[in-house]
Amino acid sequence: MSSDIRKWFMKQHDKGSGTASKTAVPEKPSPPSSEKPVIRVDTSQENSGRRKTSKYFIASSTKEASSQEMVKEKKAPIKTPSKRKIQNSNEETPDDIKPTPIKKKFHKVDDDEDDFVPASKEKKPAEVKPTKKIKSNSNIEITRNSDKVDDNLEGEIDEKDTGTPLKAGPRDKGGRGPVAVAAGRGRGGGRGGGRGGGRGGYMNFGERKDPPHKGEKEVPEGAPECLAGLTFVISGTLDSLEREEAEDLIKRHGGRVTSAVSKKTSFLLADEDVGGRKSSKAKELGIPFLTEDGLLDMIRKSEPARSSKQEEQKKKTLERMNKPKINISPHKVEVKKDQSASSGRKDAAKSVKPGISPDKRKCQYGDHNSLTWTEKYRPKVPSDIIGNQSIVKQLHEWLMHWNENFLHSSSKGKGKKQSDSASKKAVLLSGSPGIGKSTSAKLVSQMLGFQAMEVNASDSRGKADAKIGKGIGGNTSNTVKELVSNVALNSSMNWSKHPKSVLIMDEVDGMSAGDRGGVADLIASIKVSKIPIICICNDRYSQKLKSLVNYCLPLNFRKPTKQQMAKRLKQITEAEGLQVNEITLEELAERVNGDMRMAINQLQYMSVSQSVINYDDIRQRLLSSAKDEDISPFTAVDKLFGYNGGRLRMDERIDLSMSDPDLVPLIVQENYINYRPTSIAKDDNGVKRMNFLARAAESIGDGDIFNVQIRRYRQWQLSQSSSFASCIIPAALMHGQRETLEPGERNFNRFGGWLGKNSTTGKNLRLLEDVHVHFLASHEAKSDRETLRLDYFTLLLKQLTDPLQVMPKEIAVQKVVEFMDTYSLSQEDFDTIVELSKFKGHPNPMDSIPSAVKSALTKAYKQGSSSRVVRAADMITLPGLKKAPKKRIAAILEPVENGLAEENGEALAENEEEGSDSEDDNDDGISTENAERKPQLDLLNNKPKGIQVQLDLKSNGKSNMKKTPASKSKGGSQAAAADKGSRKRKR
DNA sequence: CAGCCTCGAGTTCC
DNA sequence: CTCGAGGCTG
Repeated sequence: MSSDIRKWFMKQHDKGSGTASKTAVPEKPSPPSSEKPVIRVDTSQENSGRRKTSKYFIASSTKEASSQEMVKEKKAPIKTPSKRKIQNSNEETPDDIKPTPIKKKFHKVDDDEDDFVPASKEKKPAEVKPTKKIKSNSNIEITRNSDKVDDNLEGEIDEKDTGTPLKAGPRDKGGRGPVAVAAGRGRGGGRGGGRGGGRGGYMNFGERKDPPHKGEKEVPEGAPECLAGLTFVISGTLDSLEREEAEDLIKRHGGRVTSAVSKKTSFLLADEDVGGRKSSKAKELGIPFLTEDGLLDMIRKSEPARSSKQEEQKKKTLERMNKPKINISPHKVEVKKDQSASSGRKDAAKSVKPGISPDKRKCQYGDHNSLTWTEKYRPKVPSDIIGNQSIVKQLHEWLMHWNENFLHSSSKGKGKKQSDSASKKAVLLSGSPGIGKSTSAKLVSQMLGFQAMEVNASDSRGKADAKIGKGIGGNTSNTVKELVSNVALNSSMNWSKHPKSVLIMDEVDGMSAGDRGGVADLIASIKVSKIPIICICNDRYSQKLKSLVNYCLPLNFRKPTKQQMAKRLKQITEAEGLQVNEITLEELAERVNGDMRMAINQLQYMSVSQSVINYDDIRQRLLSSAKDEDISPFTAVDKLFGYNGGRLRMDERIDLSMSDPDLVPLIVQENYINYRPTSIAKDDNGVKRMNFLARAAESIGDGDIFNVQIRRYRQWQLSQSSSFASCIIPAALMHGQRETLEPGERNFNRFGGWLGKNSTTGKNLRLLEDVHVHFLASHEAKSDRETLRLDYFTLLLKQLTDPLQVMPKEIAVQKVVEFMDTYSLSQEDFDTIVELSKFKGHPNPMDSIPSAVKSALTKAYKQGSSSRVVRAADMITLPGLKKAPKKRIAAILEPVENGLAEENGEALAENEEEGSDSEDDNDDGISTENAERKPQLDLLNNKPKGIQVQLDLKSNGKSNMKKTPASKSKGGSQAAAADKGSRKRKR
């Protein structure tokens, strides 16, 4: 760290302090909500002075010899919020605050800075801090410019600035990225930073950056409720806290954090003026800005004594929360039922509210503690279900109209049903677990007077059983069958009429775990069923259920919002006499991922040991259970690249990418091009995107290098770097909305192309080998496989398809068949040739051929096949293998009757030979048959046959041989000789 | 009590 | 950006 810069900075700082007096700091940290403190109100240009830096960064800046001019150039807008803040606190805040800024900074300063740290400690904090700032500033401008592409506040100045130090820019960027990452994850970052720095800065995440002073500030402990009633919106990068940390902090102190700025927002928490929507909107709405330091101060100040006002407010809110009593009391149900079923639940709740007294509630719930809360507070009426009311309504409607739609019209109205796609015969409820799918199904059917037959499909496995037939009881699936079909039979009988039944199939996706049979069976049941069927599954897009959704009315349950859940949880906790903060409940709701059941269980569990639950309890308890969902490589990539990909924490990203370290990179590599990065907000000509793409590609390439090191030299410790380079960085760069690059492409992550290609390569090789063998067997040419593919295929394709396109059908077909026979190509070979000759942009020659011609060709070839004798190595069976049954051969021979009259010319001579061979091998019956057909056979086989084989074209693989090896070997040489002769003739 | 407004969360997949 | 939920007001 060069001392002149430091000196310069001091000077600079003194200058700056004069201008900084504009901002005001609130006297009180957390004022009552009525008068919002203006922590920082400035919309002026100086906002653009950013305080984005880190110690690493500084080091790099000096190393990089960022020029003095550059620094100087930047000095004008140096003032940064935090600096002002500190100064202000010096002037205006009591002493107890002062130490913190000092302390917070130098926890882990680099070694080379240590020498001056103690000295500066004695000075005013303001003087210390800027040291960093100045440098950072010079860098920041550069960094930011590329980091924050959509920053419209970024003025011409910035443009110019970046322009000048062109060389420094990218490097800084690069240096910064890895470092930031490393800092975020803990240790081991330094070296990575060096490398990344050298690599041209692909590590720019294009999204939230790490706080410059991460972990350097001491997080204060304030009064638990000191932020109650305040709503915060976090924007941009804070000084020392990760966004999550800040959120946590606020929530722990009773504050609320939302994602969007609205009128309810109390503060916009931002350390810098990110020129984004949030801050502009905040300005519009007059919402005060709050820096991180401001927030910390607020919390700190609250500690000694909470302001009475807050208490009051808190109490008020508590009271407010108390008022809406439990919705679930039987009372309410009654009332609810009185009203028409369709009436909204809002009014019902409202009308009931006053009627319920606390005591009532108590005796309602207090009596039997044996019941688990999940049971106790299970919704009793459909409208009790949290969230998804519209879905419940749809379900209700569907069920209500089911009978008229399907039962009445069952005799006449099948057509109507099919035409009316809206009325499917079944519904498919989908959504993550615990959000009330089965509850809704049950409640709705109960409410409509249906008798619910609940079947958990996962324990009724076995399609075989289902096949046994209807009416065999004992097994669930059979019961289902019985139920469905019996009702069908008895639809007019009393049993099914009066207590209407509904079948609820739970966990449909579990049902078909092994095979698709379960679902197929279910579909069959749906088709037949005379009772409504409600299917429930967890994810609708599972492959297994693909066929099912066609028959179902899909209803997608969403996670209830955390507010909704918190509300209900609040009721429960109150009923149970549990003291829980509302924010805490929201957090709980979030942590359990919308799973009401789990939330309640957790609550009950915690209630055993404590009667007051606060934020940290939830945090600790549920921290580990955060990820329980198993993720496939696909979902992992989805998440990484999703529009929310930027919000993932680094460890989450690593978890995702490590979920399948082999597959995820492949999928990433296959799909990253398809994403339109959100970080390039407005990208007029796509240049930025291209840049990002290039960087992503480069990173993927690096990942490959890592991978080689890992695999070849067993450097397993590199695996994290590998997944970093090959997954996380590309994802960080490119995450955004997926778009299709070609019309008609499914907008879905493709499977890793490599694997697919690998397997198609294998397959194609096999196919090619088949062709090759046949080709060689024709003795028309001897080439190796590659030559065949490269030199012959084009011609073969031409020969095979051109006639079909230009010549009259009959002749063409005949010609092609002839050609195929000449080269002893089977029809599969034909397909292979067409397939392997396909190239993008080249028209498939088969496309222009009328299907009539195609079928004629097939037919002709098949006809020929019965008599065709193909000599091919893959046609030979070993003696041990059984011969084809006679019947089959007969059948094959059968249709030969009327084909190929024309071809007859040449090969008579060989026929004798062939015939005799065949006869030798075959049973008598066949031989006679063969003998009868001989003339035709001859016509077909204009080549001499060494190995003579009846080829069943339809099933080449299992085609039956009628040839012993002996005869083959004997015939082989003959065939070769004769073949040549005939060929020549033919040509 | 019904419609409008505002807030907040979610956003794909045939 | 769009949709649902909830709250407010005429």
